[in-house]
Parts: sequence; C-alpha cells; structure tokens
Amino acid sequence: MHKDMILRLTKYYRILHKLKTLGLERVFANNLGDAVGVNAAVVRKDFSLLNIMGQKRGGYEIENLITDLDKILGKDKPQRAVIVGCGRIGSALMRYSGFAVDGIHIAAGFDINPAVCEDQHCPIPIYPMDELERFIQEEQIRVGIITVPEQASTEIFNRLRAVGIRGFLNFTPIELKVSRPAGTGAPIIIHNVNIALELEHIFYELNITENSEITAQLYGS
Amino acid sequence: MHKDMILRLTKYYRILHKLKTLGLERVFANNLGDAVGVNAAVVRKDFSLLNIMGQKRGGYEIENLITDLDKILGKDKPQRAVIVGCGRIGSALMRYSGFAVDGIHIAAGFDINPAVCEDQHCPIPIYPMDELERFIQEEQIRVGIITVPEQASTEIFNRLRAVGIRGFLNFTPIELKVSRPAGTGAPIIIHNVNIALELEHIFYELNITENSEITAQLYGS
DNA sequence: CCGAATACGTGAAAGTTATCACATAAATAC
DNA sequence: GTATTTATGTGATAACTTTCACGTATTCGG
Repeated sequence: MHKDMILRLTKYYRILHKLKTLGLERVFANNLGDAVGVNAAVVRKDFSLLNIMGQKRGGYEIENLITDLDKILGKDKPQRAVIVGCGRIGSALMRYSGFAVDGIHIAAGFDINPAVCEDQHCPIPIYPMDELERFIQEEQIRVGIITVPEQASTEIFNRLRAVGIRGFLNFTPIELKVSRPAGTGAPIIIHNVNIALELEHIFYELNITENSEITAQLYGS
Repeated sequence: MHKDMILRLTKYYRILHKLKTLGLERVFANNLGDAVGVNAAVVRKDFSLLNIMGQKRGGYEIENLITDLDKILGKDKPQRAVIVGCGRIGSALMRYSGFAVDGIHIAAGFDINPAVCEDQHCPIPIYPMDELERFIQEEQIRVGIITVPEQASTEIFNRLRAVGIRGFLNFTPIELKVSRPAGTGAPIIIHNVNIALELEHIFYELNITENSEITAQLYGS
C-alpha cells in the first residue's frame, strides 16, 4: 500500500478541520496539496483509491470529506492509550493538550516510582507498574506509549504485548520490532520516535550541503 | 538521493557504537541489516555508494566504519542546538540525557516566561526571548528546536531563520515549510515531529486491520 | 440551450528505492 | 597448493510512488 498515504490522510484531516472552522464548505485538491506539501494529483489519487469522490468541478465537500476520513481513520471509535514511564517525556506527554483536539485520550500513566503517582494537579491518574495488566485488560486499551528508560524498553514492550496491546509509540532509542514475519497472527503496529535521531539527521543534512566532497559522492560524481 | 539512507546511516552508527562497547571488532552486513530492520543488500549498497569498502570475507571493521560515518554524519564538528520554548516538552528535552551520547549539545533554552528561567538544578541555561538573536549569533548556533505553543510557531521560525538558523526540529503541530523552491540560497532543513499525528497513524493502522471493508478498498477489491 | 472554463478521475509514463543474483576476493581446510 | 566456504560489490531486475496528461462531468455566461 502507499506507505505515506496514511500520513497524508491525517494531515488532510487536520487541514479540513481548520478550514471548516474558518467557514469554508468546499476544498480543492490544489488547496490540500499546497497545505500538505504535495502535488494536487496525489490528493486526487489518494481519495480516488479510497472511493472518495468529489464533484467534477466543485472540488470536495469538506463536511463529507471529514465524515469519510473519520471512518477511515477510526475516529468513530474511542482512541485511548496508556503511557508507561512517567519521567520527563512521559509526564510532558500526559499533560500535552494537543491529543484531545485529535480525539485521543490518555487513559492512565504507569511508573515504578510511587512518588510520581502522587503527582500534584495532574488530571490523568498514574498507577504503579503492577497494576498495568489489570488496567489494560479492564479498560480494553490497545495502544501503549513507551517512555521508560532505554534498558527497560523491551521488557515493557513484551509485557504490553502479552496483555493485548497492539499499537506502540516508542520513545526509547531502542528500535522495537516484532521478530516473526508479518502476516502471522494479529499484526503489531510499532512507531519509533527517536528525537536524537531526528537531530542527527538535521545535522547531517546541514553538513552535507556544506561539504562538497561528500555531496559529490552522493549526488553523483 | 536515497531518502531513507541518511536515517539508516544514523542507525548503523548507533548500533556500531553498541557493538564496539561489547568488544566486537567486525560487523557483517547481515548484522546491521537485522538490527536496523533492512535487507543486508541495502546495507552493502549504502556503504558502496559512500565508497566505504569492507573486506571481501571479513565484513566491515567497526572502528573504521565509525570513523567514516563520523565524517559523513558531521560528528567531527560540534553539534549544538538551542531550544525555543521551555514548556513541558521543551524542558523534558533540555534534561534528556540521550543527546550527549550522540554528541549533541543543547547550548541554551529560551522562554518568554522568566519564571522558568529561574529553574532549579537545570544544567542548561534558560534565557528570556529577547536574548535569542544575540546568543545565536555569538555562539554561531545553526540548529533550533521549536517547542513553543502552536500559535507562536511561525513567528519563532521566522526569527530563527532571520538570525541564521538553518536546521529546525519542530514539535508544534503546524507543519513548517519554506515557501521558495529548493535550490535558492542556503537550504533550510526542517523536520516536523508531530506526536499526535504518530498516534493517529497507529490508531488508523489498527483500525484498518480490523475493518475489512476499508482493507478491501485499499489492498485491492 | 450551447460553448467555454474548470477541476476531478485515472491510466500511463517517469522516477525512485529495494531486492535479487552472481561474479569476486579473502580466508580456511585438507 | 588447490578446493571450499563465506561475505562483499554491484549491475540488473522488480516493486513501488509520484507525476503527467488527457478524457469527462459540471458549472457558468450569454
């Protein structure tokens, strides 16, 4: 499947909501293309593949488009997740207000350190680690955010998998992955967010644009 | 150019350091491929394109490989960045210990709120916003991490650009981008990290594997 | 009611990236 | 010293994505 298409869909979705609040009713492939940074043909093709049809001249109706994307993106169901590891990053995510606007709800946080469980005015409960399995099963959570220290990552990953978590957002520098080949059993979705890696990437790109030796090597001698 | 190659290089680089600390001296394309999750041929081709040669049977010498990647990834120069916006996420990043091991140094943080500037035992100084330009110019910083609220993102982006920042790591949900076409003047590198988007992506993928209607639409009727 | 303009829908072409497969060199075994 | 094994190096191939380009339906003007 078109790997980046899902990402584009979520971006369209956001733009559409913003356009809607501005009072617009229709949107053209060119508008969405500009906003997301892709060619208009990509937008049309994306929708075409999803059997989303516009009007031959009037573009796409924002309201309908949002409804369709709601269904495709799974927004009609509750989108709940837990955060495991309430250190710096975990705590910051728990208090991040951006999730709510996207319909994502952090159901709870977990940490080995009971001190953080006593947290001041945090609206989301933080439980000790031994309640992890019970909570996830009772609440039927399927997505987990891993913000534990590096050395604990695979252990937490396995615990979460064992209790039915199937979607992972991993902030540890360890690249989590499933060993068995895709297609066997229920699929596991893992996204690794590695901030240091992103920064390195940026430094590299800056470096390459200034270093003609390397540039020559890469962009054709 | 091979878009994902840079990302792979940084991943190789990490693995290599870990293998080195374990006492290994050589590594095979298959090792790196397994660790990074790609085919061994990709690894060989990556190195081949960079004119990095191994031994015909003995694999690659880790020490040499690291040295080569050091140069290619720009690790021989100091990798310094500033953080603009010291809220939840910004503060968490400032105290993140993972940067140091990758040779990245956060030179300073900036915030409109003087209160956070009085921060307790934070090893990195936090300055008020009006010192932004002076500091960046004096210290010759070229990479900025934007962790301000959404509505301030483009303003900060422009200020940073004006003062010579050329690499951006953007954590606001606004997708920053340069208007003028690539190739004009010094290139600007922007990486957008959108955590909510990543989560949405996961929910979508989980959804699609359970929703046969949509699956059928996408994976061939 | 007809022609011009517009923007979608989509098959085909172009471009890009990953995979395969085999020649090649080095080390090991006998 | 020769045969065998191993893992690289790379041209060719395959798979995938994006872009192009043109047919088509719809709206608007007169």
